[in-house]
Amino acid sequence: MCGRFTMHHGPDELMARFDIQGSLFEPTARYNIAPTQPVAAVTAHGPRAERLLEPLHWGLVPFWAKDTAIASKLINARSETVQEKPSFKHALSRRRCLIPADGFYEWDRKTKQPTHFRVRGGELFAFAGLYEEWHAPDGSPLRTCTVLTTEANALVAPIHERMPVILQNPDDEAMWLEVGRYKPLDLPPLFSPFPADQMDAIFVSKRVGSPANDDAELLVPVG
DNA sequence: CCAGACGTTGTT
DNA sequence: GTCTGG
DNA sequence: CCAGACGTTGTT
DNA sequence: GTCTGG
Repeated sequence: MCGRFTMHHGPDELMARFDIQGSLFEPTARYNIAPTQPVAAVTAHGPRAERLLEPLHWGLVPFWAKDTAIASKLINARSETVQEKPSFKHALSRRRCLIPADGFYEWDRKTKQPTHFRVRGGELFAFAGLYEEWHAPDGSPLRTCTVLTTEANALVAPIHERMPVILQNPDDEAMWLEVGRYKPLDLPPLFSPFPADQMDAIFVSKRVGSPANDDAELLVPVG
């Protein structure tokens, strides 16, 4: 699955890599992004699908939810079943987003040893994400998101059975964002696990366990 | 019809 | 053990 | 995902 | 809002 990730590339690289036209905030380098925190997300708007960088809180709150308690349970959506789940159905057809990242963490369930996985070369990539806008009783809006998951590839599998859906190239990213053109039934081809032979893995410090730790030292290899 | 859930992961 | 918060 | 809390009443 | 279970 995906319950923690990194995004330390700068705003300029981010804007260029994903062809983003506008921004609602300046993301800072992050080495330990945890559920409930704001993440940098790319959403598309209008007939020309103009791309906007905006902060979304990680943990989906469907628009019909009574309160936000459901958020921490909806940090991931299984790509195999996302189309049939009431919590995700609406967002899958209308509100898809890219969640830029440069790595993600998985924990060995027996030893608790955390591993950082990244695309070889440290490149930026995007998770397939969904988002929603929820309104509090007083009318104030809350924009939230979730990360799709798929089966683990051969690199991740020894650590964990699941991994995030990583879109494999800019064409796939465009397809994911074009909600008007591509419907839920067109999307499963995008859900294949990212190729293991294009990724690297390193063991990292158990300090990553606490979301309060968020510094570049977390990416220094250990063991 | 209404009431109640709506999720994933991992562990047993 | 289970839930909440980050 | 992990870390950390896990409760009520009444009083300040 | 929408689906499932009773």
